[in-house]
Amino acid sequence: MTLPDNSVREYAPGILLVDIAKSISHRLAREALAARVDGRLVDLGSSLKGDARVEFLTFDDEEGRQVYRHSTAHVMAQAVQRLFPGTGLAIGPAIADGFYYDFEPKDSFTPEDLVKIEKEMEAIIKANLPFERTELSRPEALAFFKDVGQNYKVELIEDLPPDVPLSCYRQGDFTDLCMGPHVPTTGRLKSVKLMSVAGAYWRGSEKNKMLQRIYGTSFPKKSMLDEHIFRIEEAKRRDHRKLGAELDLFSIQEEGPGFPFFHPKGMIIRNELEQYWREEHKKRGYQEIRTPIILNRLLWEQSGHWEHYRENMYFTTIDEGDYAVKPMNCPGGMLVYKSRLHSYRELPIRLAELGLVHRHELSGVLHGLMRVRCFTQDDAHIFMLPSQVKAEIIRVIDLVDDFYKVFGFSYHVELSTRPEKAMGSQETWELATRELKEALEARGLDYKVNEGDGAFYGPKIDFHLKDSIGRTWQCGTIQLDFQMPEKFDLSYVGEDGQKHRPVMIHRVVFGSIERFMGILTEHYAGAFPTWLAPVQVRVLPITDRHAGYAQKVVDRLGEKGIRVELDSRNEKINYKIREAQAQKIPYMLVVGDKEADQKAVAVRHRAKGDLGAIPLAEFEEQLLEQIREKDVS
RNA sequence: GCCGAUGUGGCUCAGGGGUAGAGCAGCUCACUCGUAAUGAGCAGGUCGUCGGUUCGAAUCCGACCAUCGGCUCCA
Repeated sequence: MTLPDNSVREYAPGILLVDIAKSISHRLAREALAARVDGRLVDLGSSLKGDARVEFLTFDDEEGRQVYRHSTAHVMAQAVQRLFPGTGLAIGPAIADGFYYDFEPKDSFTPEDLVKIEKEMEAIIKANLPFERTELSRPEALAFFKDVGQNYKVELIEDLPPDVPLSCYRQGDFTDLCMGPHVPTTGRLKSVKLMSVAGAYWRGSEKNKMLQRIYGTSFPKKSMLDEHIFRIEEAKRRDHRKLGAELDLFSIQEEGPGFPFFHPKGMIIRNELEQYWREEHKKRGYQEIRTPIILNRLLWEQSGHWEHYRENMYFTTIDEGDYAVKPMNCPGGMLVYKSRLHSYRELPIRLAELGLVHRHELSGVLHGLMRVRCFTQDDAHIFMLPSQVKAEIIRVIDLVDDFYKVFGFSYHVELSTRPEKAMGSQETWELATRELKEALEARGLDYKVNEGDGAFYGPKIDFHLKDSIGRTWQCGTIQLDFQMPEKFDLSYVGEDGQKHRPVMIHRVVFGSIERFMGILTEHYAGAFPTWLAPVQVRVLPITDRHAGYAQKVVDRLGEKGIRVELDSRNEKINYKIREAQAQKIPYMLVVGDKEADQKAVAVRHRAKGDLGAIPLAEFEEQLLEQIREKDVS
């Protein structure tokens, strides 16, 4: 057999993989969970028949982790069967950070049940039961699962192609349909934690019965589990809904579920973002427009939204006419383009719009600013000659790149291609997809392809940014749209004096300002960089005696456009600092006798702590520079 | 929309068939203080909404609303 490092070892035919692992090293024997033999994942208990490339998988390998978690899911199913006999079993795969199993219990699981199940799992792990694989024929498998009354398993088997070999895994008193592989024994599982119960539709379709899904995770070391739990806590600590309330940025009230209210401090961040956005777009040849929120039903019929998007739209009646509240900005943009004749000399025309759209989202999906029923897209529709497409896409990619860098995000790109039910000809799609690819390649960007994930009207490039705790969010997108120019009969007058159809792209950079603010809040854990911070400086006089000088400092900084506050309350300096820190204000200026005498300020930075006293003029200069540069530190 | 959980002063939470409690925040007063909580006092709630059971409901029951965790969908 050949190992990944290309070293070759000889064994008697039929040797078990476990024994090979043992012969290589104790450590490998202890850590190996499964193996890959000639590209196929197998149990360590399987034997080697002839020459093969063998790779042992541990928890450090993605597949190794999946085997580990998947085995844990089986143990959970076994525990559930023991405690709640007769519970239906659906599926139980490994997922990114753990695993789940979908059950059909007689009664819903309670949090207390989870504790019991976890206990039972520990007992199963302690018993160190071997996972035993058996291969069986389709009729045998059907007979077995019918016999034990596991109808979901029967359904799964019936849906499998008839020629695939079926396998089951048994540990102790529990057998489950499974491709495998699994860890050798239940004792290999160490730290297990059940996280939550939730409803989940059988096969993910809301038309099907809702099952009970238990989420859990497992690690080979307690310390790794603790670290995982700590990461979850960290995400909670950064939750923009919690920070949004604490920092008084926004609120969502019962009177408007999914319709956020922006408070003064939230508006400062929002306006800073929009101001930056406007500057950058102006520099890059965009013109800003604003289109109405309510438009006649006929427009939505023309655009196809009436047909394709109606269930997400809000409607109203004006003078007995039917109107809709816009869920997208494009139709409005089309009308602006069409409002007069265009020459090929004008193209590309870049019409940008910070457009407020409303969408009826299901009540159960609303989530702070991340998932709302009205939001502002930083939209733009670019109308071009076919020959301009590639260069224009590169310009948009550059724009997105510049934006994300300012916030300290790294990102990756995905290209989505033609979906099953798409409009337009195969050739147009191929051409468009090629243009997007060429633009990405010209720009030297790596990208992942999502086959069939494009919009029905065209392929798209999506930007997935990565926040400071490693989560990814889809924000920017560039979509080539062949439908709208067609449906709205857009045209420009070409060199030949004839009418031609322009090409259109639709793009956003932030995506939604609301969601982007939510992401920023979590990314920075509420400590916004100075240029965005609602309050940039708070001046803290030590005693009443220093209030006069403190006020002068506030006035002077305020005149320079710095957002500055005075905390003249009759409190100790420690108390004032504590509050300013809690509000994550970038700079606290402590002023007492010394500072007043020397026209200085004692600077405390929220993260760097006490930086000592410097002349006020010097502080002001440094601060303005930092704001101008949009310094993220 | 569906499954499950939750809903008590601005916030965090206790209590629980006999009519509501703490800490923090707020206000007032005293202290005049040098880098993360000075002390004292005061005020603040139709216990999510509506209905039912009961002599009596914040407490038990039901419906609805909202929130949280998921599913599905998505910027």
